[in-house]
Amino acid sequence: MQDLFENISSKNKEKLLKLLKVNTVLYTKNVNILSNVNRDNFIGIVDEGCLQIVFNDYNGNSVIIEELNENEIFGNLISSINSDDISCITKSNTKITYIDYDDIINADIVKNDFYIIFMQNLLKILGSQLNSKNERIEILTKRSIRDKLLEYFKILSQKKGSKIFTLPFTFIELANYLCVDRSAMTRELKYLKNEGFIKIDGKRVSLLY
Amino acid sequence: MQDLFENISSKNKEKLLKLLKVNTVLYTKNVNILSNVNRDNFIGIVDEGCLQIVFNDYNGNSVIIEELNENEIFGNLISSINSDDISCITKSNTKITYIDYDDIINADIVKNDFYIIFMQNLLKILGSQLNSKNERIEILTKRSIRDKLLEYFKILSQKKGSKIFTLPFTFIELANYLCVDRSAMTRELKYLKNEGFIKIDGKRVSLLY
DNA sequence: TGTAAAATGTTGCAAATGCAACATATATTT
DNA sequence: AAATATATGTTGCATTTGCAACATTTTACA
Repeated sequence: MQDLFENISSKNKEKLLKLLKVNTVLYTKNVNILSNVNRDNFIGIVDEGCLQIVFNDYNGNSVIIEELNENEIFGNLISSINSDDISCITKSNTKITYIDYDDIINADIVKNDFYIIFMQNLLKILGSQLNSKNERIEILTKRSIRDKLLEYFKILSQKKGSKIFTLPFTFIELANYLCVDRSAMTRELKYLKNEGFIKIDGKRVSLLY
Repeated sequence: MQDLFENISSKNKEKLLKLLKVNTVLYTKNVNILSNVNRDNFIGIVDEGCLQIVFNDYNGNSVIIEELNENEIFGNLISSINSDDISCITKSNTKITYIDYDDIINADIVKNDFYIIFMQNLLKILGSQLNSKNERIEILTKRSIRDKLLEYFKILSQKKGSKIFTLPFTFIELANYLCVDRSAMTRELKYLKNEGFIKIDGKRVSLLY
């Protein structure tokens, strides 16, 4: 994953952090950080840990919008999620750095020559964010549970570079990520196993094709 | 929609365009521009017209990944769509400007003071791209055809600021955008009409709630 | 370590959806 | 204006999926 401060010396990084007036917060596991997020024109960077952006449907379904790991960003500068019922849940001890958009385009900061590198890094991170959104869309465009599972497995397998990989989710979460009924998903996984397409041992999945 | 050259004087814009080595191409309607897109590390900007990014499924389903209008961008710098069977179809006479990523971070260009404004504009555009991806995801996470339709209508209605709006798609395209069967969608629209939720006249939709 | 809570697995059944095969309407082209 | 292509509307039927209600297993924690 891309680092926001790549190619910036630690000295300049310190200077930059000051100019950006960053605000770093440590959270414990299973905390809803929504209250800190509920403002506009900022980005949050997951420095350590894991954060899930979850939408709670009026039907009682919860949908995992995205799962953010180290160096991934979120926030309303970049992506305003316009729903009321979004929560951001830490999945482990998580360190998050907040930056206000106004501080990113501030006149003082612009004068430094490392600013350009910073902006280029930010650009790259946004690009990879767009990539993961596209992945998500590609999964959700599949019409059947089977195709959603296979598409998601394909992506995990490609990232790992192996036919064997570990699910980053519980099966409940996986169903919420794929937006399907959990029991129907379990059934479909059983069929995929019986038909010899996959092998599953706990969260460890092997593709047999 | 955000403009990539906002707050840059026309003189500087010309200079910038030269430094970026932009390449502007005019296409007629219903042209597949894929051949020009099939390379990495570039962005394309839709200056005029409309472009649809379409994925053709092995099931024979085609899925509208996104529809890009004036000032929207696409390309592999920013969002590598990893599938083989993507096509980019112009929906009208369309003017597209291509920029290579290498030219964006080129050492010469970086020296100009308008470069920062350019980068900030690019950042904003990427942000709004992320927004539309989020919208798309929010629609696709809905589990029923009805909820997908209503979510999409809600978004169109919000954008227009009115309960009455015009679909930018044919119904065939709408079904491909929502990733549902067209006839099943027509049926659901009929139910929504009968139950008094909506009124439809051609591509003109009114929300009655 | 024992107990409660959470996760996983299973199944019958109803509802939603996709599919196919049409009819009709509208748009485009010659 | 006729002919063709494209878009829209409809319906029966098979399949998939969601839902509910469980049993079983695993995990968390008091």
